Order: sequence, then C-alpha cells, then structure tokens
Amino acid sequence: MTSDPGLVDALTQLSFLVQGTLAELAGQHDLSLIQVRLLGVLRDREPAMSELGRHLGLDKSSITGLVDRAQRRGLVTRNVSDTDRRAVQVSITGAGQQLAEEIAARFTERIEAAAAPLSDPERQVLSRLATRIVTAAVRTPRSG
Amino acid sequence: MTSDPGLVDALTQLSFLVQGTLAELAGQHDLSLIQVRLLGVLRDREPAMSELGRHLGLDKSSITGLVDRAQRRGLVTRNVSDTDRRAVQVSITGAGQQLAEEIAARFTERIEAAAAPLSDPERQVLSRLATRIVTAAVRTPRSG
DNA sequence: TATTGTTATACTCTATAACTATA
DNA sequence: TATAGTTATAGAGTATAACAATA
Repeated sequence: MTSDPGLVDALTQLSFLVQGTLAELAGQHDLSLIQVRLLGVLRDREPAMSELGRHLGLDKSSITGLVDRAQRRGLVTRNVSDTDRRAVQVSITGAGQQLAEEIAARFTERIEAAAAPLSDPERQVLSRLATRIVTAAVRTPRSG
Repeated sequence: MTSDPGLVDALTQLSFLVQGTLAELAGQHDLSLIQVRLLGVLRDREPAMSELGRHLGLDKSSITGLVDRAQRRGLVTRNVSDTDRRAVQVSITGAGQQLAEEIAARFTERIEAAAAPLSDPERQVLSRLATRIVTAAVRTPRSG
C-alpha cells in the first residue's frame, strides 16, 4: 500500500503550485477562483441556477450571490427559462468570455513554463500518468 | 514551447482532485483549507505572527483573525516573545497537533488510493517528475 | 522613525432557514 | 406538494487603513 513516501508530498506541492498560479492570475483581474470556475462552466453551457450549483458543488443560495456579483460586473446574464418560468438560465457575456480566455491563456503559459524543466517525453509521461489518476477518480467517486 | 496540449489540463484536474480531497477531509472536522495550512506550518515551527503571514501569503490583519479563530477552538496558543515584546509567537496545542495528524493521515490514504491505479514504477516516475517541477518553481519564483 | 500586532471597516464566499412563485 | 430561486442572517476569510505599543 505504501509505495513511495514522497508521492503524496510531491502531488500536494504540485497542486498548490497549480492552484496558486490560477488564483494569482485570477486576482490580477480582481477575480476569485470560484468566479473563474463559474466562467469556465459557462463557456460551453447555459445552465439553470440549480445545475450551476451541482457543477460547482455549492448551495443554491451561494449561487445566487455568486451570479449576482458576476452579473454586476457584466460577466454573465440571467434569463428566465422558456419552458419553466421558475428557472433562471445563466449565460456568459462577451466580456466574460474574453476575460475567461485571457486568464486561461496566461494560465497555460505559466503551467507550461513550470513544466519546461522536463523533456518532451517526460512531459508526455507526466500528462498520461496524471490523466489516468484523474480518470480513475472520476469513475470511482468517493462514496462519502 | 507548446508541448502536449493535454498536460496543462491533466495537471489542473489533478490539482483540483488533490485540493478537493484535502478540503473535504478538513471540512469533516469543521476546518477550512487555510486552517489546515496554519496547523501544518506550526507543526515544526513557532513563528511570530508576521512570519506566519509570510508563510501563508496573507496580510497581518488576516493572520490576526485566523489565529483568533484557531485559538478560540483550542488549536493554537499565543505567547509574547521573550526578546521582542511587540512580537507574538504562535504555537500549536496538543489538540491541534492531533487534529493535524489525523487529517494528514486520512489525506495520505486518499491520495495513495487515488494513485493506486498506477504501478509501483509509474508512481515513482510521477513522484520524481512532480518533484522536479516543484523544485524548479521554488528556485525560480515568479518575479511579479 | 520603523516595526509588530490589533482594530475598524468593507467585501467575497458560504450555508441554513424562511420565503415567493411556479409546477 | 414539490421544485426553483431569492432573501435574511450568520460566520469565515481577506485586505486596507488607522491605531497602540515597542524597538
């Protein structure tokens, strides 16, 4: 069971590096991590508030506030659903899309720069090993 | 420069998996991520408030509140420094240590379980590649 | 004067509970 | 009745600015 005592440490530190980079870049545009995640979800979806809550793992009341603040900044819009007048569909605006793309581009640059010490084949191996862990985790969610 | 278009994605998803696991375990003990990090820093140090701020990347006023809440729960204590009567040294209590160890143990279990789909040599490779990225990043901090 | 820490204030983020409107 | 979303409220976490105590 106990493989390499350094693996957990290495993955933890790497996760802090990655998340810290994302938070820093978001902060440069006065955005929080959760606001960036919100924009990310909206890039290819137009979900109802309740769906947003499931995607982000937040209570519906939290989503109300989150969308309020994003809307106040012109990053998203609310629209009443055509088929269910209780439901509110959230869309990203052009400004929101632009901001999300800008942050994503800078983020990619930074992570690739961080991985630059590795050779090309090493990066490919890393990518594949990381993908296998993530894929397995998605297929086997922690039941608690 | 653009190596594998999937590397950034893979590392990002992995970082969310790792951080999400830590946040979930912390939450099971009504702790936030930053409170767990606070206890982690205090495991082998007895820093002043200002040093704590540097370790955690937070303003001194944020540290005051953070330590307030941890102290209220009996996880840390404040002591006036012997050599500088302005300075306040923060120590972890027995209860804090115990809680930190419990969470760290569960975290190690969960991350090792997540990495279990990889073979022993694969895990070792992953550990080494991740370590090289983190080490290089520490040696070459983003100047901004 | 400079540094250490706290306080006052404001804002984001989050949840629970109560509410409105719709289904 | 049940569901979708908002509002009211409370608390954690964060920063800026002003402050007190010490160096």
